[in-house]
Amino acid sequence: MDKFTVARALDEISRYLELSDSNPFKARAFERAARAIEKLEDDVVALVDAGNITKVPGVGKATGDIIAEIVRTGSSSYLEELRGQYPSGIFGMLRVPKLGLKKVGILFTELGISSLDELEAAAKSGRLSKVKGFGPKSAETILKGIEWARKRESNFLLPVGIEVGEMLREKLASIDAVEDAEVSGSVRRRLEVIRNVNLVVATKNIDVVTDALRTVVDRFEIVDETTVKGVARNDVEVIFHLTAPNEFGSTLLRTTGTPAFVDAFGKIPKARTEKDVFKKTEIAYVEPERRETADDLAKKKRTKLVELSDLRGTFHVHTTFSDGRHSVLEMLSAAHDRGYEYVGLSDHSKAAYYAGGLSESRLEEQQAEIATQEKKVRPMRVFRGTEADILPDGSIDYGLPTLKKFDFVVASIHSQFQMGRDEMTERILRALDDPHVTFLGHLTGRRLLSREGYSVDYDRIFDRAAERGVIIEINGNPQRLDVDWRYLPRAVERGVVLSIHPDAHSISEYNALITGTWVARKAGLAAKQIFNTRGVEEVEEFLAKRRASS
DNA sequence: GCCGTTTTCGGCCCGACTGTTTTCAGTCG
Repeated sequence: MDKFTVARALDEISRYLELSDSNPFKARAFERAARAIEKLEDDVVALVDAGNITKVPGVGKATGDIIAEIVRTGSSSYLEELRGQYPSGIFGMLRVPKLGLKKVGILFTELGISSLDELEAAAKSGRLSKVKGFGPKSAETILKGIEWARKRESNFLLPVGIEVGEMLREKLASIDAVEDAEVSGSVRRRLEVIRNVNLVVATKNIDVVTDALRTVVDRFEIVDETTVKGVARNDVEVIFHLTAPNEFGSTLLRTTGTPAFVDAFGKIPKARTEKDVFKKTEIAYVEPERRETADDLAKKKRTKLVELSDLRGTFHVHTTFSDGRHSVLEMLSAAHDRGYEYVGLSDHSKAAYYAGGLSESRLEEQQAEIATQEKKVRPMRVFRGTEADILPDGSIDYGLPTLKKFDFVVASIHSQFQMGRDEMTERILRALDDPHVTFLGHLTGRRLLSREGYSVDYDRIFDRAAERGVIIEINGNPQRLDVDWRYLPRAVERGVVLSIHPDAHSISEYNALITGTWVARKAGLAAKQIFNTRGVEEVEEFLAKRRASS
């Protein structure tokens, strides 16, 4: 039993409580307890055994009993009871924007609605507008929201595609007649949002393999002699391209690139490997990430793309001091274990209340903790930073004496998203003018498949960043992948330096450095254009110089 | 439900926005 399982159960209780009309603070109390458990440094089971669980701030008698029950039996009878009161899948309605737990709860109690279909019917029939708090405008917004939610149902973030692809490759490996299998399509191109997972399967016996695929996916369907479709878990569409082993490379090439790339490539000769296809056609190899367009095919020289192993350190890492799930030491140790020469911790600034932003006094505590823990991860260098809010007027959260305490500042927007393009651009430009700002964090604030970013004038921002020497972050969080790779070449043209950051809120989120690197590769970037491919001395010198001039 | 105390009851993290109100509740960050 680990603390995250306990926290998840408490979160679920909290969500059910918010659905019902009881005291909203009760729901909050469970949520607070969940966060407290998540951030525990001690083992939750040990705490329960020692009778010390209620000593955790935010955990009282009632919650303590629930936690103890979960630890002992693996489940909570209170949670089971709550689950029994609502249809499963009721939280699916949360996918509709502007619908939160309160409204979902009201809709269920008043109209018995618990699914998108029922919601749609109620909105169309006018039944919805009869409920207190829902006017005609609500029905309209909800119908639009349902359409929006449905459209996104068939799209997935890249990591989902990677996982499904890996799982299918493993399954295929256990089929005797399969000689080779490889993921192609948008997943292989590392596109940030994918619609399906393509796999090329090499076999001498297409009929046998086709038949075997019936058990590998749901909704099995034969499209044509060499193409089979189906659906994997998570409802991801899967397309198998069956091919003879001596054409494996050709099919891989044909099904990896976009039509624009494949068309421009011209005639694809038969070959066992993809490398052989390139060799036979005397075309220099194009990395899969670069096969969105035909641009590279036309180029004489290929850029050597940055690789994950080129990264020698990172910035933009959160800890339990703000909204991270692991402690300073845990985050430092994880970076150390990954072999990084340096890591920059940056918890939220005080304006970000909702994310547990650090007041000046909490900041002092955090820096003291860093001073204690950094000794344990030597010789890795630990930089002290902050992810400071860019306030609506473009000024940076924290006053002058505080800003001087940092080795680096990631400046990001976390409020007033709906600002118009011009106003938003001015806001960011003003932030770039602040000499304390080292990095510009997640440029557009987008959340893939859930929220559009704010609109900005990229060119003006890139110009100013270049002029002021501010590094622009490539936020590698798979939900963000912000800046979009399509705009990065324009930054590079202007001499803007970029840096790949994980925006990690837990140890596992250091993996965002992988997705972040893919973004840089898709943009055609080389290691030298990425700040955190530099060694620790060079980085230290850069930060020191910048501090001195601010 | 939790917490803290001017200690067993009243408050609980903030602010903008929107649609629904006629003074506010819910959502979102």
